[in-house]
Amino acid sequence: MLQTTFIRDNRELTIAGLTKKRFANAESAVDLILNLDRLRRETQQELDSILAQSNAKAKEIGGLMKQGKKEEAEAAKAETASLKERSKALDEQLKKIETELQDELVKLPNLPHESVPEGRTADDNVTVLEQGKKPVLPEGHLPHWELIKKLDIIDFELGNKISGAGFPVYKGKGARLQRAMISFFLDEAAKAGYTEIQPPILVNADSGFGTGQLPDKEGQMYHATADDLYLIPTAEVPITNIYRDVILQESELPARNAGHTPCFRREAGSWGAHVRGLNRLHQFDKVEIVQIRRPEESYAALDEMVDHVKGLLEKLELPYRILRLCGGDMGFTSALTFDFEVWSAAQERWLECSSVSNFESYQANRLKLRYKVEGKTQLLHTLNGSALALPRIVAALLENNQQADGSIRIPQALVPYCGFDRIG
RNA sequence: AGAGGGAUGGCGGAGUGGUCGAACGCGGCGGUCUUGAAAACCGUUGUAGGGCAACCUACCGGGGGUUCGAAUCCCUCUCCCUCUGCCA
Repeated sequence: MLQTTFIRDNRELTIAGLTKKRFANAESAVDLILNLDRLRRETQQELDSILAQSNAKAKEIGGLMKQGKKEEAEAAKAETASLKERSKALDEQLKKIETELQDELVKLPNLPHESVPEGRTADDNVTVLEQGKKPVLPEGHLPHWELIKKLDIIDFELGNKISGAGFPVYKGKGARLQRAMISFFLDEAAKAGYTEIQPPILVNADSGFGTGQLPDKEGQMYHATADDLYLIPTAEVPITNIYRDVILQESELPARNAGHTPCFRREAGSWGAHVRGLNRLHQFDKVEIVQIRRPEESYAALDEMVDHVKGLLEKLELPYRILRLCGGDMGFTSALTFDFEVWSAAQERWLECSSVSNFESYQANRLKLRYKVEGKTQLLHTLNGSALALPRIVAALLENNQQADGSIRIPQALVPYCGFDRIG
């Protein structure tokens, strides 16, 4: 959530930023907020002065009672009636205005960083790096959804029976490969200074709001209505919400946390031709890295996180590219996002496998995540990134590493974790 | 799930209708003392909104009510603890 004080002082900048993010009617939305903000302050000033008068009267009455001047006290009491009536009306008005202001404010996405390219769709994203050699596949190579069936390592039909579409069952070496990758990613994160976290995977609405999934993406999350809890779409939600309503000491910064969780996404209405096999699932595993940083160092932290993800893909020997997302394709809460895409050799497509973002103070303002600097409290910056999401990595690994004999070669870095160097 | 008890500032813990944003202790910060440190002593130490400022306002788990006035009384919700039951 943007800060009203910022919008107040930077009207033009806000409108320009929103427009870059392809937010419709930026100008009228901003002016509506500015009007509500002015009204809020006026109303509060009036209410405060009425309350100050009431308080003074109450003290006066208290003093008179103590001195036993009953009649004078009763007379003073009579004078409070109109003040009370007025303050009650103003209070209701103020609450209404505040609610309205909050509702409007929450609709505004984060403003993009100046380095974010103009653009509307994924086609306008800018490739900043392409790394690794695309493999030449052997004769008779298969897409991953055929490979997993042939090798009997991931079973969609079984998942379909147990749960439904998009909930695969990992079996044998398929399950072991999953576990190996999770361990590998967590170990790499630990080496990079991240503290390992095992968070809850059901969260309350306050947490959903804190990181920005609510109210914007309500329909994308599974909702356990009996207890009003949401299944997390990413570990970002519980891990970042550790810091909700927190004022950190300087000594606690920077904070680096990493965690593995299953992630649940309803993906309502996003199923099509390109979502076969592991390309899109309702449940998948992911290791997420999260940082809490001082504002002035958050972009250095973003680079650090990008380097970390690069390192993972290189150790997995997978060709990848990095995109700087354009204004129109970025997430609602992000100020700058780099997407990582891994090359899927049989599909001959790039698959998104990580998204690394700086949210600046947008989430922190919702979370009330601050720190003390020279005696003053100030909002911190939050960042997160996938390191990495498993299914598309598995898809690429299976396809890219398939051998002429139909077996799959496991990259060196994973062999100690798997306990085998090939599947099939 | 049933019965009872509880929720106060960074922590512990007073406060049962008026000058309480809240005693006291611990911790933190600043200072005196000291070669330095400790101890001792003195001072200071919550968050948010508004105002150029003096300052005003709100907040004692959340919400609502009674009252001129609520941390204190009433209602309600949430959470925690103890005992009983159940359970991985």
